[in-house]
Amino acid sequence: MSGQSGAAQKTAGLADKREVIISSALDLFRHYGYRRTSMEDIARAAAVAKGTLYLYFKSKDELFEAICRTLAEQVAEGVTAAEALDLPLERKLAALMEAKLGFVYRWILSSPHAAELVDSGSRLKENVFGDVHVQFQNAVLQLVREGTQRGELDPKASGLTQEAAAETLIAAACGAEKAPDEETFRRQLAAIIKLTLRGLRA
Amino acid sequence: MSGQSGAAQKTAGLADKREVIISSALDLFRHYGYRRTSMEDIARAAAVAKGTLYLYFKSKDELFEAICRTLAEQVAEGVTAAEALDLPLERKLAALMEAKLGFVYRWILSSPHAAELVDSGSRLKENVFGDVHVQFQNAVLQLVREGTQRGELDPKASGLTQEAAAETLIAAACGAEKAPDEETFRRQLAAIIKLTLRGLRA
Amino acid sequence: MSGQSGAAQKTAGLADKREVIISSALDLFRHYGYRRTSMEDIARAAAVAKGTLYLYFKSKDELFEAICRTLAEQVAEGVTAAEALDLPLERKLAALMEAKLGFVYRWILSSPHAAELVDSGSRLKENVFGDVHVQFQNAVLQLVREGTQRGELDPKASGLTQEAAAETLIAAACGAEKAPDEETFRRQLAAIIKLTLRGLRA
Amino acid sequence: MSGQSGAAQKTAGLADKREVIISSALDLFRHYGYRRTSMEDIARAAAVAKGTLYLYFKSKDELFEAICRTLAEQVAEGVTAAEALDLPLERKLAALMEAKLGFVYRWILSSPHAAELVDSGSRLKENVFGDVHVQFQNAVLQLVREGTQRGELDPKASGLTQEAAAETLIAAACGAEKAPDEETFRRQLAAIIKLTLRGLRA
DNA sequence: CATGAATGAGGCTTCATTCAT
DNA sequence: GATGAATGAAGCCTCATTCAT
Repeated sequence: MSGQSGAAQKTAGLADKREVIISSALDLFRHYGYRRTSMEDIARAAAVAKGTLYLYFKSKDELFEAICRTLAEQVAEGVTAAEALDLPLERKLAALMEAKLGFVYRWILSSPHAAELVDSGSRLKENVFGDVHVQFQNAVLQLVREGTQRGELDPKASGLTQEAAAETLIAAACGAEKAPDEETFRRQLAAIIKLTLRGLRA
Repeated sequence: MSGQSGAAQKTAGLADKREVIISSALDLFRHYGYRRTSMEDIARAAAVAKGTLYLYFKSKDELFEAICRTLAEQVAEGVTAAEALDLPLERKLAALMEAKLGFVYRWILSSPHAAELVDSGSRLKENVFGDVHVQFQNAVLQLVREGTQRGELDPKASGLTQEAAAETLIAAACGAEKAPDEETFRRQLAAIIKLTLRGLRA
Repeated sequence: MSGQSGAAQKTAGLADKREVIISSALDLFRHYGYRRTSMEDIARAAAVAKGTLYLYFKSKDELFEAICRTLAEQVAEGVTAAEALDLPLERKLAALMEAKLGFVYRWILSSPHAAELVDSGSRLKENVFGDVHVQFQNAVLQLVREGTQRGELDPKASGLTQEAAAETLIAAACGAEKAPDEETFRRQLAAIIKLTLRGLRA
Repeated sequence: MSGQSGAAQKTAGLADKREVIISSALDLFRHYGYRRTSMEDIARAAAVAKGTLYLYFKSKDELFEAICRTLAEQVAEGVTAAEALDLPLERKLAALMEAKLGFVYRWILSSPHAAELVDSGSRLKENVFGDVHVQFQNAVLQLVREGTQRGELDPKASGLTQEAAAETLIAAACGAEKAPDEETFRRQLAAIIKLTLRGLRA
């Protein structure tokens, strides 16, 4: 942003309006929930007229879906990046968890209003977040497999298959999403990972 | 109904009406969410007139709060009962978790619309579920303390205080609430408890 | 209305509200057209709140349909009454035409906005006015048949079947519906009937 | 298009754009009605930008008026041509009627949405179609006069003045405009003329 | 001239709440 | 206490029109 010329900024202004709307709406949805946020509110927050919203999104639901898609993309990028890291088991698992459950993703899914996601878009959750979730599951499963092969992990000792172990790691980590703030989230996530991994170790 | 006297029926009728409303509303809220459930719907489901709802509850929000309070009470009873059990560590922890996270509580908090709980009552969650949550936290903490004293657990080995260990156990278990069905919930809860406890064991 | 007691009036008041709305809406639709008449306008004219309209009609379209149905019923009654009359050919035909094309029916179908009927309700015209139109066609056809049998009419002399003769009588009479006012309508209708019948006479 | 010079193309292009808009809008109005046709639709159909419409027409209403004026001109030409024909009474009357009520005119006035003409322009009908209607009335009246003078017609026998006879002929013929298709229209118009003329004959 | 992004008034509908019976 | 007709604020969306480029 800093190095752009005036002309570039202007050009960006038009293209960015969509993103300004998305970002304003995301804020409002997170703070007040889908239903309590009116299109009027969003328009005011984005500093555009009500009708302008409909130039970029066919309906309130579609705006919401666009927000989710944007977030899902960011999450997918994060997960992909985490997958590429060359780290020891626990740190890599932490990186994956953080990428999937972390900041942006948790914004929407753990916000008090995230449940409305399913409300408005019906099977939206599946459609929008399904892909990245599968990618994430596979990555964790892969980690468990490698750890088991290396003899670092021993799921059977806890009576779990490799698949069940991965599922349990994920489920437990999800508990951190209830944390009230970013810091608590990170601390709990780390502790959960440490404990569950310890439980899986050979 | 058959054996009751007329007076009893009347009394019961009046007392029951409040509960009929609560129970009808709970069903609807769980199925359709707070916002999508109209007072009209509730009245119809409870077989009373719309105006009657306002004889028992000052507003829709207050009705919702009453529902939550009812649920919180049930959970508190379950937790208290679990606390009284004399069981080995893991089984007692499982009983506590089940009581707190289980059936009814999960019905509302993990239903697709449970997040609206916070929506309508704002700080309702704190107010209504705060007490039982504290009770629950203390019960788990107590369990950790006992386990540590007995030498069964060793939080320090994982770099955790007893308080942090209890917090982590709870957080991890909460992840099971995302399970799509009762059975999955129980299986995941059990696995999470097993793994985290194993991680805490001396 | 005149002989009713106060209580009866009160009772009627509730039942009548539907009719007050219909009648207010009919006036507005006729004067300003379907689209230019807002539900707000109708509510104001009927002296009720906007929401009240929706207690009686599910939507604006349904209100419009109800109006049409009301009118169609009135027309059907008029046609049935005209059919029962024992009059000479021309006067009976005039009575039929007047019943079908006359006052109320013309209000809606020839009002500058009647065409919107088809607009809003799609195939509403067929559904709502179809029955009475068929009844009317049959009545005219019957008249032509009787006249022909009695030797009073001779469609063949004009190269028309009895059916075509009836169709033409109706079509020609419809031209009167364009009249700007009631009086002109009646005068033109009478003249058209006289001329076309004369043209059919033996 | 191919043989035109660049200059001519440009000139034609500019002049044509107005007509392209009118013709595109006419199509849309006829198919979907005035209100259901948005300026956006018209712009798209005419392959110009929305703003361009306002370079040629001050408003949607004015565009509509321009369309009507165009149609009225075409009708006037047709009536004038029919007036010049040297034909026997019935055929000339038929030609006049066809010119006035026929193809283009009926397109707009009998289309399901033609009534909206009055809607948007209020007294537009009078203003735009008034002149040609007077011309038409005079032409028919002239025909009646000539026929009466020649002894071919005898309005008085039906109790009509010459003026009333002309008015009735026109009114009756208008009934054909309700015909659902071109063919029915022509058949009904012919039958109506035949019958009414027969009724006027000496 | 031409464009099309932006505007904002206005329309339909829902629903929590009230109140006369 | 019980009723349910009535209310009216508030929400989503459309579209004729404008104006900076």
